Amino acid sequence: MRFSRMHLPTLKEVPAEAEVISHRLMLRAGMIRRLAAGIYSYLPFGLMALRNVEKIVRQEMNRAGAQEVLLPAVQPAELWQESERWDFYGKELLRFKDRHQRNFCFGPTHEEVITDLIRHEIRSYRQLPLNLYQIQTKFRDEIRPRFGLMRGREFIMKDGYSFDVDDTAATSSYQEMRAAYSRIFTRCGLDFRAVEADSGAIGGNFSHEFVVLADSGEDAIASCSKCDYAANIEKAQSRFIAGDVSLPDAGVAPAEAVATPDCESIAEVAAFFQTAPANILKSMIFESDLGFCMVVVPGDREVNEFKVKAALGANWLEVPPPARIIDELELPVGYMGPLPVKIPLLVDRLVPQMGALICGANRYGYHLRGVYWGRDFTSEQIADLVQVRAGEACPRCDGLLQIDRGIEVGHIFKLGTKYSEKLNAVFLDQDGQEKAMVMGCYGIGIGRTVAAAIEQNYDENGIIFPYALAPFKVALLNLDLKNEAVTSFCEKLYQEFLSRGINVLYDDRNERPGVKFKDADLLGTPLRLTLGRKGFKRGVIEVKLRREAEAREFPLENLEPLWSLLAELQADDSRI
RNA sequence: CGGGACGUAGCGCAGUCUGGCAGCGCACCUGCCUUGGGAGCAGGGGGUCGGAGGUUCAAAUCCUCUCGUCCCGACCA
Repeated sequence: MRFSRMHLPTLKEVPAEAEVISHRLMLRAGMIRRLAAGIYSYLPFGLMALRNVEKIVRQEMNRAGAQEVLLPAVQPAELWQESERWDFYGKELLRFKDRHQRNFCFGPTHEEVITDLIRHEIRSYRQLPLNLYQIQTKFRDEIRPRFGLMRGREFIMKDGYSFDVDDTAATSSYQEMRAAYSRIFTRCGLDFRAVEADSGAIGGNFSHEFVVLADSGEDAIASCSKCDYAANIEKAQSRFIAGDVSLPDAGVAPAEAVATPDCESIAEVAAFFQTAPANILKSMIFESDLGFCMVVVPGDREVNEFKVKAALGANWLEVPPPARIIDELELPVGYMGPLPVKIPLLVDRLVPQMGALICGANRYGYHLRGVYWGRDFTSEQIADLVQVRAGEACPRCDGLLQIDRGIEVGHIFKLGTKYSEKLNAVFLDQDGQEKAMVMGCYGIGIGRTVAAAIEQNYDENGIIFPYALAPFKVALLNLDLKNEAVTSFCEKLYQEFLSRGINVLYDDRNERPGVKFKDADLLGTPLRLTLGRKGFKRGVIEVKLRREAEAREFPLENLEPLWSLLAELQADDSRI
């Protein structure tokens, strides 16, 4: 492609809306433009990058035995009512009516549609397994779209669905997808982790997120330094090192109430008593489908709501607003404690080891000091309820956990028979028995993958594309358009790239060199070739890798080194 | 949904407090000049100041409503 002919509007200045690096660079590099909140147009350069991700996804999905389809984006409400998600999905589901006042939605996901399709086609176990996928625009009416393509409302997603005869077969479909996903993100040149994720209400431990490591990521993951344990922070556990339960000696004074005016937070209470937050008990109220409960953890720890939910066996869990705690439970927010409470008490497994502790007195303006687990309060519900911290012990081996931030680019899920049962997607097995198909679903955010790649590969000058994702593999900078010898050499070289099938951006614009260098850096083209009058006179062409600081020079009369360098880059790219 | 900020040329912003000619930089067009890291000079085009209503002799500026965007939080398969 000739730069002079390409619609590639690069920006020197960044639109004020852009906060994170990938969003800024994608705007500056002329990849995307915003139309409305969370809704973007893809410009040629941006679309090329998306297509590169899609190409890899297609190759690996097909290799894993999946077949591509394209399902409707607009879906009738009836299907969603049948799966009982029309009422459950909430405001994220974009709904509208057609001219006949019939209800429709714009698909945020396609379990219903694919299951409907399959139930009309599949009758026999002989037709299974089946794995279908599509790459398509989705819409989720996010409460707060942000960060450009990272959390848009309209976005391009690869979503795939597998259908199997039983749980064992479904598990192997799942494992196959897991392997395919690893190949996909490896080929995209990303540093990622496949982490165990919360599997929600559906149960089982068959959900993995693929998380690209990046400090700006919205997700936190814990991983072991020694073994391959890795989990979303929502799900991560650490090995419990049991310590002594410190009971008070016989002579130790009973708990004592202390006036603590204006001490509603752990930090304020710690400052008042001149002690560490770890010696204070954090008491929180949660509400679930099973009613209210109180959760107590050491004051320096964060409650993990997913663990609380699991410990309760609840279907949903939320933190009630303070007004409800005050009105309905008559508990003083800011001064709550477990002595005593009328609602169920959940105690973190670390609490019995705290010794003499400080907690709220259930009376405004007062805390209790010298409180002991076992003497002053107790509970049968002791569980792991806190978020893991870096440096804690791995639950699987003797390694230590580290915490990283990352961007969720893929999520695979074993669905079981949730949808097949609701939508009656059944088949006859070998014994003539009717059975529900066992399903799995597998998503990849295409645009988010591009954004994540940029988030992980950039410097102060712009994007540094992994070779596989780079829209152009080579930028050819002609610095002396008016010099006939230089230009004719560049033209010849440009044609050579084209005939070799290498995607090249030939900067033939009538611009000063500085402009061309800046744009080449911004666009993140892996290899940059520069030819000007001076180099031509010396018989050399400058060759620079975007990733490296130093440029090299190759002789004009023998470009073999150039072709082998490109072959190297390409080979490195197709590693799996 | 709660809190905060913003909306003036394609982009980045000043002007708003204290009402009185619509501004600056970049980008764009023309010409000259320049050509190894976003040059220089000269000339030029481009605005319902987000929208509606109100106050006033006079509104980008003050008041009311409204729409949109961003940030923090809550929420969320």
